Amino acid sequence: MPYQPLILVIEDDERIRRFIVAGLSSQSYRVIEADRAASGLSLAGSHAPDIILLDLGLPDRDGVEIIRALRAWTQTPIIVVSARGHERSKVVALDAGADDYLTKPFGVAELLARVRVALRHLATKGAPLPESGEFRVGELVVNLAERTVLVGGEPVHLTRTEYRIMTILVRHAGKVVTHQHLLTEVWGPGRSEETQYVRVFMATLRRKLEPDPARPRYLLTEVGVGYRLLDE
Amino acid sequence: MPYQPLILVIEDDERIRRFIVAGLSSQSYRVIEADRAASGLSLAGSHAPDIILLDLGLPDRDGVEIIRALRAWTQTPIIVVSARGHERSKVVALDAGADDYLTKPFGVAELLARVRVALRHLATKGAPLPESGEFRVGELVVNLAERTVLVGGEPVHLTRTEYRIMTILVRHAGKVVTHQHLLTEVWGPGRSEETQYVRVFMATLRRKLEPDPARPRYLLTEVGVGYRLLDE
DNA sequence: CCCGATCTTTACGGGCTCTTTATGCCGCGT
DNA sequence: ACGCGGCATAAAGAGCCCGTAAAGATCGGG
Repeated sequence: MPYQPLILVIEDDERIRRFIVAGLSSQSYRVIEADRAASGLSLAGSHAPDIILLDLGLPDRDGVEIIRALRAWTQTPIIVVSARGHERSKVVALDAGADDYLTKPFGVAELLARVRVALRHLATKGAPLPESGEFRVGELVVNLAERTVLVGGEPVHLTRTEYRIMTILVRHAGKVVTHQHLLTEVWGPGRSEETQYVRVFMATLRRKLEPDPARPRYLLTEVGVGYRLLDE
Repeated sequence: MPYQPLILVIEDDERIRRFIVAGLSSQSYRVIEADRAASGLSLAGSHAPDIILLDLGLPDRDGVEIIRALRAWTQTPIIVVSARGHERSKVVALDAGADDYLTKPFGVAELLARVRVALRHLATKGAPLPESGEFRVGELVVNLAERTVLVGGEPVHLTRTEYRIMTILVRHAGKVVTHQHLLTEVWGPGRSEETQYVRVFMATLRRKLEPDPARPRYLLTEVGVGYRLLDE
């Protein structure tokens, strides 16, 4: 099940709030609601929503102040929803740190589109998952996202072809990769006879990655078939 | 002398274009203009503006198509300026990749405020350190929010293209950035063969940022692949 | 319109990488 | 013991990629 973004709606007018929440829920976003600035700020802190929809006309605190209070500690996108359409309010809110400003009345389709924009920004901004695309065996670490290879924590420089071969072995870790497969994958079709290429590069890989290149621990030979990267 | 963002205005109605350009220039933004989709896309590729203001009602091409054509290769913020206020147009444009949508008539103050929002996004986009917006490695400090680069505490002047390359490297700090990626991101599509451009600019960057340009400590070469900014 | 800054383009030397050849090893079957 | 097939390693030459300089083109500010 995919991750469903959490959206905080701070709006005192119950009719409008229901209208907004209904629209968001129909897209299966998760929603939390507040009808006052105080509870809204509290929820923002405790639930760390992905997006905040904020009405500027709350009874207990000025809207711009709320934006500033939020921006003091979070970068979460803030979409302002306001009855006041004066240009002055828009400028002040946007400069205070709001990311968008919708004037009532507005359609739910537009609201949802602007929510998607905010989510898009969030996606390109957030740090990617750190553990993704990392392979480990013994002292050896291959990070496909960064294109780095470490041995005992020290980075090892691999040439283009060496790295290419490593990626193939990593993707098939634990399984045998045939000479054929490596040759066509790296050198394209038509060179599938040159098994010597593979031997040469496996030798350099072992020299760079193995503690004792003559007695490989990770890059294993499968005689008559191909090679295998040990997967623990 | 602070860096002045470059803004591309694509708008066929001369009166409105002058109105917009006047507003932007008054904030000492640098502005380039186009009155057709064709010239607009061309300028986007050749000048790599920081923000694009796009009128949807151009005579030579559909507005949404223009957005898609831009989004095929760049993440530059696009603010749509349109006479059509129908919700349907807004949703389509925003979903095609636009970041904001203003309906005419609009005030210049609001336009400027929304430009500032886009610039803010630009500064924090993809930054590995969202809090400070600052990247550090050794004596090198890159501040994306302020557009400053320091070496040993001393500010270093980078040209527009040099800085652009630095921002890309910073956003991918630790990872390899391919020639391809740098070329399309900086020079637009269609120049992805000119790897020499990249080499020339990496040389100047190293001359400006490295203690010993011949033996790079931060701006590392990945032969046959691209470059990597050391991340520690 | 001029001048300086910046970008584009060309040229070239040097180093890295890949390819290719050569040699020796090991295991196995005869 | 010998030959053979498959494998490992070294080493050298060729070619490609990279770094750097510098000239020409273009941009932009005054």
